[in-house]
Amino acid sequence: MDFKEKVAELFLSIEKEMTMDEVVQMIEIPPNQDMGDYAVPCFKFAKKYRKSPAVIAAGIVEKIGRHEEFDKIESAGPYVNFFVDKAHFAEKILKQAFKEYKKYGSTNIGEGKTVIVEFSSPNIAKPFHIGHIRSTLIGNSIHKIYTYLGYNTIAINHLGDYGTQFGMLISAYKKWGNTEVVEAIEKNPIPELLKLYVRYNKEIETYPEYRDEARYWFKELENGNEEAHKLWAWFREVSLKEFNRVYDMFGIKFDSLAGESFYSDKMPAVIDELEDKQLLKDSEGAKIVELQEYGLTDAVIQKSDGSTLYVTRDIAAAMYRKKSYDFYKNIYVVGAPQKLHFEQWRKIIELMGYDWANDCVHVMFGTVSLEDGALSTRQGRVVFLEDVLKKAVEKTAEIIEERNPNLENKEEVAKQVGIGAVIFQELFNNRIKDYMFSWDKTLSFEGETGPYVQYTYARTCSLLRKAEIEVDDNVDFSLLTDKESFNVIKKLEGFKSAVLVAHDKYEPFYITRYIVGLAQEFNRFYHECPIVVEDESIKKARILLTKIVNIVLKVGMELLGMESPEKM
RNA sequence: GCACCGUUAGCUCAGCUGGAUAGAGUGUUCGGCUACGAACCGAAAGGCCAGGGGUUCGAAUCCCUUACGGUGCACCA
Repeated sequence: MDFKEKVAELFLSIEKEMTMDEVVQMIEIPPNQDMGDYAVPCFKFAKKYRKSPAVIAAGIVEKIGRHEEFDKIESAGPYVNFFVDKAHFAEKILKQAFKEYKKYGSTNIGEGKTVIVEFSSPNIAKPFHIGHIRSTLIGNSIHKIYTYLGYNTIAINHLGDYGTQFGMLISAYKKWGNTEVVEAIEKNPIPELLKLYVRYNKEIETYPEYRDEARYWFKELENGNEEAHKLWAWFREVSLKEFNRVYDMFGIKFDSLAGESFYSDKMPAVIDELEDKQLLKDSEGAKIVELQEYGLTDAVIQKSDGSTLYVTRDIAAAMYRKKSYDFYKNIYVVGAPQKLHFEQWRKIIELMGYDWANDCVHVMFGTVSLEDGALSTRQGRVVFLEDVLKKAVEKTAEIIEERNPNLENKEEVAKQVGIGAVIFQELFNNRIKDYMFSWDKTLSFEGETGPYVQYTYARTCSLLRKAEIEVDDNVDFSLLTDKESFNVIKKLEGFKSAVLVAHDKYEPFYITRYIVGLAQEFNRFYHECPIVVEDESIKKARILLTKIVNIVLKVGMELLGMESPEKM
């Protein structure tokens, strides 16, 4: 039983009419250390007893009496404050953590459930830029969090590898694709393909018929024209090669690359089903589903030329996934601008009679902009993700050269730290907020940053090396009752709930905030309390604490997708 | 026009389903390495929680409203 439950139990023995849940709900953490560790406010009882909350609180304290788990229980105005017995507390938390080790933050809530996380999803033949960092890293972390909690997870990269833009690319290539262009594309795929795309778009202004040619070629692609398909496959392959460089740097792996093209042959069935269920209406030659009565705008399912759209594909994809994976949750890590689109197709699935529509979750996030305005591929306002990572690694390498020139495998560590800084930074705030990309911020490594946490981790590693003892949990816990040790232990207690909240809300930043907080508490402890000391029992106790912090920091960083070098 | 999201310290942001004096980091000023790693730690200064109503014993938090900023509104994805 944990201490919070004990508080609830004691309270329950006085207030017998309440349920355990109700009491647990009421328990708070006081804003200040010297107000205790847990508190129950008594305002709510004022009406019932027709006494002031302060009087009630005092009465409750008297009735509860003394218990070994708590140093003292006292009233402070309308609050009943519980002060845990620090040695008991330390023993309870550290023994549990030592026993559970890397599983300390986990539970088994995911057992037997399959969860799909769709994330990253860049467009083929377009730059992989700073705008893609969000879906990529948030999704990766959510995937890891769910895996940690025992879910069977499937990471899907829903590549943007289909659509009219490919008609344009094929058409452009057929017009201007000499050997020189082929070589350029092989060497430098994305920028060269992008050049073709931009040029084509520009020439459409002068030659409007190019638009039709693009449509024609996309239609040919859909119809299985061999030449079109070959070109498409080539564009896709060379683009993926570039994307994979970035995924490798981040250490991200996908279970499936089934993107838009994968579902191209699964659309007619969707249309048929919608037709059967009488959900389709004709409108100006297109087929739509009317959604206005649900507070949404109508959704076009099929264009007047017979080709399909984004919504149609996402419906097909969701149905396919339900059939193939029988998911418990189907999570889409996609930007907030697509909220309406997501609501539309989810509503359509619901109208089709599938109650699992509610298991599809849109995990949205705010937009990234640049200092000189919105991101714009066409206007050249792009920051490539790869460049961001490279610069972060370079900067780290410089710092290492300056502070720790004798470090072994410097390049490896520079990568881990530089990229870790980028990941940490991205996952530090609430997803929904928009932000402006800034080099200064990305390349700052002091304070609440990835390197700070990694540094603290490296520090724990160093201590564990220097201590030269076997760590075990057979220590004198009364030696860990000073303020700094206790604060670290209290922080450690919160790991599991940090992971759970991150899980419930699809918000990795709860973990980011948690580990930076733990690092802060540990650093305070470190500065106040010498760890590797003569006195064996003190050393053993403090080393145990250090070891648990070491484990939790490492697991925390793993959940964010960061690496944790032992020296830096 | 309609809808959704945001607004908290100079800057970047936390603040859980309402609860005790609104917190970090950064920047500024000051202090700490012959120490277990200074990518660290400590101290000071800095706030009408965008404005206005309401609900409540109690509101940064819930509701309404205004302002400002962002996003989306059928044949792009």
